Amino acid sequence: MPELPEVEILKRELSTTIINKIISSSYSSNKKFKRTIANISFIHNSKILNIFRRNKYLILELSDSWLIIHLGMTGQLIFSKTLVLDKHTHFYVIFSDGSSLKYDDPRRFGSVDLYLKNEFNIYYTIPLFKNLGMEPLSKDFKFNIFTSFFNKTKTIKSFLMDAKYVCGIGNIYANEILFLAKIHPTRIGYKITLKEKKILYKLIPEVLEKSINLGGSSISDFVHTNGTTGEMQKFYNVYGRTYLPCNICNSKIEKISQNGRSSFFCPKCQS
DNA sequence: AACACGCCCTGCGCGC
DNA sequence: TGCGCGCAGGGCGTGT
Repeated sequence: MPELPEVEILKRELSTTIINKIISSSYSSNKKFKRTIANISFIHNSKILNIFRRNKYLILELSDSWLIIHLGMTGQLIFSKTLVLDKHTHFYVIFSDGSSLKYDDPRRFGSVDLYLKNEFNIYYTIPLFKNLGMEPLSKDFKFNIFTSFFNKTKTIKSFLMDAKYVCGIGNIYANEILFLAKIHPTRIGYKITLKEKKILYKLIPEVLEKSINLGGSSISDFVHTNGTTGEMQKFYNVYGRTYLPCNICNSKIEKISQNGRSSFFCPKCQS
């Protein structure tokens, strides 16, 4: 479900709704997850101090710990005055004022991790964040570093989707960025020209920010913390548009499989 | 070492 | 209507 824009939206919303709230109780399911919470009793009486995003992870800074949430494909985070449990609610906290935050995830591809602050430095020692690359919306997104990554045999699409280079780009935005850059998804990285690298460098933050401004992409699962949907999906040029006419040249959009994921492209516009 | 692939799950839409 | 199949915004572990 979520790529960078969607997680960023959740971060911004939760920053206005749950900061300074005190957790009075919490629950986590015993269902099999990638990673489970070792001991949630730590977070009772904790205060929500701050909220961050790194890659597609949402980070809640609590009094003594970091609560790190990944939404996988189908995760949802819902904030409400009154808690309504879903069949797939795997985690929730109730705040001292009675409001609540719950995590629903039918496929359970997501994760909820807890790290103690006195044992882990958020960006340097938490394993999840050790091998991450640049944040494309930050000042650390530098052109010279970006270009240095291209001496690879990887295809441009798998490069864009690999968080150890640039964080937060998933299948939808990789496809959309490559369409706008007029680059075919199977092109090999070292064959990307300097001019194309400049275009990609400019487009990556542009596309992600456009999505944030439109409330993210809601194809089937993504909702805001209040349950509303985003609008970015209305502006797709290629994702999910197999056989539909290209918005630029009217050619039929094609779909292929790359690294087990679908790639969509215009055979005429992208080369 | 760097890459490709299968797999983890549930739910949905499609064709028969 | 009902079933089985393929497919889905991610990422990890395994094998080459």
